[in-house]
Amino acid sequence: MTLIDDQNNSPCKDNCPCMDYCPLGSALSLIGGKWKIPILCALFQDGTTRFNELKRKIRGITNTMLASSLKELEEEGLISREQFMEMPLRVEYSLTDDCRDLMPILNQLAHWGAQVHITK
Amino acid sequence: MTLIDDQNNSPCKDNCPCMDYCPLGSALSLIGGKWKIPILCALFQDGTTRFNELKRKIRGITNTMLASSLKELEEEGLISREQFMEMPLRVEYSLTDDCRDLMPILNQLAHWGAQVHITK
DNA sequence: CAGAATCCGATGGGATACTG
DNA sequence: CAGTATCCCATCGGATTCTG
Repeated sequence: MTLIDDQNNSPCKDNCPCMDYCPLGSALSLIGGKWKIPILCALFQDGTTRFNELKRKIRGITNTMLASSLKELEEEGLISREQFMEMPLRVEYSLTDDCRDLMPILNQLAHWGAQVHITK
Repeated sequence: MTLIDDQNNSPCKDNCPCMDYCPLGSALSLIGGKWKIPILCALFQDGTTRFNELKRKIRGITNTMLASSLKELEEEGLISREQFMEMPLRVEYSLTDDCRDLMPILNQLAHWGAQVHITK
């Protein structure tokens, strides 16, 4: 496993670029794809949310993509799914604690993105 | 433009998920793709580096992908390219200041990635 | 309501060969 | 040495339809 270097603040260390296991690459892959960030942002801002409510809020997303993205995020441990045995069916999604730890970092990334954007 | 919310530490704000301009999405797109992180890590750790030297260090990358990734990174303002009119040709790549600002954030992301990895 | 199934086009990335 | 040009394939994402 490629360790993280706190000495020089490099994302990885030693034999980086990431020849075996790269924690940075794996972290980025968790939030990759077209719709995961919008989903996480929606859940972070509004808290627990139902499927169709998410679909309304995230403009342009289809059933297929919302369902598959939610399933991936759940498998990755970033969101949790709770299903209520009612009729009509109700399913609620929310962020996990792991994902809540991630949000401040993404916020810094957003700040950086806004910064480099205006300087060009 | 979607502003950044420092109050609740959300990556974006208001009408997020990111309907018009999303600084987080744009930041992530800058470092997306298969080879950009390895390239940035290599340049961060070893400093100014030549084309073929990068190719040797980043195992598995092809001429095509290295060249296109470097070109994109340069257009995005993350690396700078300096060409020396010698024979044989010499071209050196290095990180820009903008990109150096990014590395500590990526380091946090790597830490987070390592953390969630071991807890599962 | 909350999805799954299917199909299909676009994009990303690799292999190989060539060039100033 | 530092790339380009071509071709090819796999994966991603969208549209549509269907279901417990």
